[in-house]
Amino acid sequence: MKTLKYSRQRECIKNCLMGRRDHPTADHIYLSIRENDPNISLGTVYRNLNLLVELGEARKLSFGYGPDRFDGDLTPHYHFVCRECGSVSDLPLKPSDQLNHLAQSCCGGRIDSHLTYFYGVCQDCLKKV
Amino acid sequence: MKTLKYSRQRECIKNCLMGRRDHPTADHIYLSIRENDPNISLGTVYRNLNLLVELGEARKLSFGYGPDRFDGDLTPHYHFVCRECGSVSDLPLKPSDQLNHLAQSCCGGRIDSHLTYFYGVCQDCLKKV
DNA sequence: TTTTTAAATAGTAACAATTATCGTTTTTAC
DNA sequence: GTAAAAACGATAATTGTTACTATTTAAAAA
Repeated sequence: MKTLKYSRQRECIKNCLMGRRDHPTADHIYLSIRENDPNISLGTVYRNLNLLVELGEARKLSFGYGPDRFDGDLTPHYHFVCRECGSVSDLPLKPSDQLNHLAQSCCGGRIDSHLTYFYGVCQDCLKKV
Repeated sequence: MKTLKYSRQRECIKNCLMGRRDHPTADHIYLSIRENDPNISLGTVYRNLNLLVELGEARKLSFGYGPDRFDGDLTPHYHFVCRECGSVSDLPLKPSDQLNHLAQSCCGGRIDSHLTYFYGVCQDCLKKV
């Protein structure tokens, strides 16, 4: 089996992700890390972000457009996506297990999670219009 | 302003989408239509599917992997995604406006919709394992 | 320590999904 | 019918992401 080995780059990627609340894309993280480590490769960023997601140390967020985003905050919460500027922010709402059960009751298979994105216009963009 | 003109292809694409309940990808629709109209172009399918979504006559579904899927059923409902086979099915659950209001109350911006995907293992895949 | 191993890397090529371009065809208004 | 513009098919380009490969690095064994 494959055993994990320490890597300075992975450490750095994880720290970068944990240190921000803006749900960065792989490229955001790549650019940020490159300021101190100009030789890091975008492939390394993708590889490690996906690894962190597999290990359950990060979450991946996908919307219908643009690149995937990553979230280092593991506490269960929902997300809000601004249709104007594309920003993604956290909503301090606890995802309800009850909703899973409700869905379970009208679905032949087994449901174990759900993912909800709220869409609208963020505070900043409301001001602009 | 741009006025819409009739197109046989768009009609066909819309009919194809409305006629199925499996949330097809652009390529699924392309392949299906090509049986009767071998000259249709994949670009035309993409262009018209996106147009239909813009016009509010179809919905686009995006998950973290694989191509986007389309849904011609406009009645509000949720979706269930099987993590084993990737199939997408409808859940006869009415999305609650209340959830939008709840989210609204803890968000600076304006929320007008939400999108929920349930994840799990479908009936067919449960049998196989 | 050195040696050995396997994991991880950087750099780059390849890939999948989608969009843009462009010359031609089709729709529709006059 | 004629003309304007919308839509087409074919294909090139773009975007986001993954795969490949030779090299470097971490950690276990000698």
